[in-house]
Amino acid sequence: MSESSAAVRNTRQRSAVSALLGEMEGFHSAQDLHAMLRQRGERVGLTTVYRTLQGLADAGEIDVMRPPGGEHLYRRCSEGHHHHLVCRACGRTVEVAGPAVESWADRVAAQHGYADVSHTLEIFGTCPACVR
Amino acid sequence: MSESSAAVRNTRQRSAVSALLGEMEGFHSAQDLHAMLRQRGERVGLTTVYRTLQGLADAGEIDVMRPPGGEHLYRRCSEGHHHHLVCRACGRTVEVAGPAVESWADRVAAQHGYADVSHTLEIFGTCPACVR
DNA sequence: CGTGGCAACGATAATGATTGTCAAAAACGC
DNA sequence: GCGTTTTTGACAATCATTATCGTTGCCACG
Repeated sequence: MSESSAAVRNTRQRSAVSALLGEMEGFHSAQDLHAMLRQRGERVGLTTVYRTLQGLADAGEIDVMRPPGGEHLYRRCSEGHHHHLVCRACGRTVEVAGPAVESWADRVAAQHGYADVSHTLEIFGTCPACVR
Repeated sequence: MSESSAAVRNTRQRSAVSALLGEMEGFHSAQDLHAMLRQRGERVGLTTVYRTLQGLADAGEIDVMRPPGGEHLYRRCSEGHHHHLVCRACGRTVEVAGPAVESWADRVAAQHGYADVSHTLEIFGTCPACVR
């Protein structure tokens, strides 16, 4: 039990989940992803999918969204901090960056003496295709 | 059967929930509120608490927050649209208004052709008292 | 004041996503 | 290769929320 704590091992399952996320567009639930892996013939347990997704989320490699409705949705996103504009009807998602919002949030929090600030922001709407 | 569709009836339970929310500070889960009503001797079913809270939320009279962790939290808030700055440690909450954010969200959504726009924003941090 | 329709209530069961458990399997360092 | 340690994965447990459905109480009208 040295202090090396390498910890993260490279397993087939982890690669499979990561690879799948790399190909997917849009958000998908853990159970969705699990079903897709199964269809591909990958042998992965649901528990492992959840664990892997949590790990990736902690590492900042994927984004998590909690839409009203209960399921957590995961997506591989561009690296930096950003937010999402999601269509209520079809789920089409656009990544949006809002530096002004970031700084506003930090400023507001600082004014109230809050430290170690983070925030979540989701925008919902109906996309052009679904409006008609 | 006129077109009035009054619909909303004035019941003891609805008043109790609304009154309780009026006295409470901060956010509370549906189950919390239900337990409190029970302690007071009010005879209210858990189902009704959920229904009432949803109704109030739809009517815009209370705010709903979905913190990471699963429970929905409800709170009576000031009327207009606003957001919350929440302490991770003690839960202390500050209401913040950000007109700039609202217009930014609308603008971004409009740029992408999205209609009927809404958004959710929560800011998390550690409040001054908990920093020490 | 009495009555009937209809929405609200509420106990219980159902749902369904997520998390915990723990023995067995696989991966990494040597 | 070998041992150790992490990881896996099937299953059960948890737990908030939602659906169900017979009963109750509100409200309006006669």
